[in-house]
Amino acid sequence: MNQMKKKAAWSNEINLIDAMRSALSHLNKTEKKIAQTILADPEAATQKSIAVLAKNSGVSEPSVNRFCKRFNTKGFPNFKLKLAKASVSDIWETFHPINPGDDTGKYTTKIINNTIANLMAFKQSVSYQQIQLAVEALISAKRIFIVGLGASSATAKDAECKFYQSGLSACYPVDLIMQRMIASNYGAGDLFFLISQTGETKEIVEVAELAKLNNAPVIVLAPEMSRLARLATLKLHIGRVNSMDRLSFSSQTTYQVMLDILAAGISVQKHAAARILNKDCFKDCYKVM
Amino acid sequence: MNQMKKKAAWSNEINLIDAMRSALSHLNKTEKKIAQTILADPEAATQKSIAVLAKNSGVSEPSVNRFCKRFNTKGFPNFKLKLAKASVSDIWETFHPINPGDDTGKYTTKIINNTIANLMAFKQSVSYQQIQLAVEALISAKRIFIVGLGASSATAKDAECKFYQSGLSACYPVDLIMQRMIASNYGAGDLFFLISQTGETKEIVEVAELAKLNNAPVIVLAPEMSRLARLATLKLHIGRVNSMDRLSFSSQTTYQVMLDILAAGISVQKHAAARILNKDCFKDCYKVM
DNA sequence: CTTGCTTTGTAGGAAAATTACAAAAATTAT
DNA sequence: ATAATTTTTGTAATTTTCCTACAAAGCAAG
Repeated sequence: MNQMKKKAAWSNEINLIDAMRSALSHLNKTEKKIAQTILADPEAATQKSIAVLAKNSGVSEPSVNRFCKRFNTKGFPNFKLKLAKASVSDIWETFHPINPGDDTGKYTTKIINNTIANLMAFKQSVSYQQIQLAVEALISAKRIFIVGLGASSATAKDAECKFYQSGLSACYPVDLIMQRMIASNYGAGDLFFLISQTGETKEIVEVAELAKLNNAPVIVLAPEMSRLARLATLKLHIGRVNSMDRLSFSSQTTYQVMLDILAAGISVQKHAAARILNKDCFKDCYKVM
Repeated sequence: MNQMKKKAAWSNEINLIDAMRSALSHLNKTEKKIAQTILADPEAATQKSIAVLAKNSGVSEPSVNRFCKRFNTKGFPNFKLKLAKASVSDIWETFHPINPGDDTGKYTTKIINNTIANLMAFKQSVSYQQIQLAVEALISAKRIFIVGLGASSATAKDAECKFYQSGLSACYPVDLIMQRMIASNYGAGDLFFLISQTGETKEIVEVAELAKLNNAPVIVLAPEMSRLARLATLKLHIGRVNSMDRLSFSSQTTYQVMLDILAAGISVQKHAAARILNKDCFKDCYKVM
């Protein structure tokens, strides 16, 4: 019967900037004015006083204060604090496309930021269980055959190298015909590790099909819903990646990090820590002058 | 003759928490009390008022205010703001070693975090000018020869692929003898792009020497002070990377991002935006079933 | 011990933020 | 349409927070 009623809050989320963006359409006139002023330059908003922000937005001070409280903050100073935090992590959460007019500094930071953003997203979506299963499968395989075509050939080479370094018997046949020969003739005990950015390339799908005919387990590193992924015994995917255009190869970087994780898992799992953790264990491979 | 003298500031750095940690030993009694209170829980400090923080530290309010100004902030509120930002990014600035006892979730997040940390450091230390010069050199080269051995062979393959995609004439000879043949016989107008994690491997240093004999420009992607880097016409280095042990291949990931940056730079520079920015420009390469 | 300099604290004043309340706008019912 | 009610917004005063001027205490050199 008494004043138990309370205005609904616009967000409980982590990132205040995101919360404001998504609430924008549901806000009323005054609130929208404030939100737009802040979103135009969140960084700058953190430096302003409530009076200045109110003036900039064309509203009164208490309106700003009420606005803050509606976003689950104690008041204006607390709001600014959360906004500052959000403006830091926001850099990593929005994708910055590269424009033809960008100068060196601009496209450099954009690419690094985009890569970090993708890694953050990857961290959210990664399945520990699938990694665990992949690590176990890789360790117990007699031989591992790696296939990757086009841009993924570098990733495949990388995988071969990392599996070697973890003490596994890995092989990356470069030649397409070789790949088919292997896929048709090896089976029980062996494992195929197929890498594709698209998961739709005809030739690699064929390799997967051949391998399945011979009952060889197939680990696939490809987009989740792709043709190749559907053929997999075990799917490893890296979630949604920002932009696949030719100027941001970030998904490839994320694949590489996935390989790092698998290599680490293999080493940890094999309890071969003493041997593998030692940074000098491969020193004999490199002749220094 | 007048009050032109000013107390030396403790930092101009980006991360306030780091700055406080490193300044700690040089601070006097009162300042140290304040720093310790804040560092004990930076997150909590951002919520306190100057009065509370002063009381917690056992000092007076103006001492706290002066402390803030000595760290290049406008005052206490501004200090708290920067502190809040620092407490967000601080997570990525410490290196997490992988232990043999780590479970799947642990080593997975550690590797991702370490990679992100390295990329953040890279962003700080990267030289735009060197990238600019490298991009120009790559574009104007008649032919580009890429060499990388061991773990860097995957990076070399990656470079080859990315340069191709940017429309450059790149070649990565896998065979060591081939590499020497090319290095001895090509010179003016050509360019060598050498990649090495250590920068000390004998065989790649030899390639660099041969190339220099023929007056071919040599771009080197290797640690700054390495033997290989010293032979370079143009050095590209990625700054200090956390840990080179066998379980964190993060420097390789950073190299790959460097290649992404160069590829982007080439595309932007060539004003070939219309062709390269188009995500479908390579679709004919991939046959989809 | 005194002088001069640096560091720290006290107290008052300025700025910023919040609250209470009143006016205006919007909504609903008559 | 218009009055009543609710919601929203702004004004003004209060409270909190922060900063500055100045004085006291601590310290070092003469």
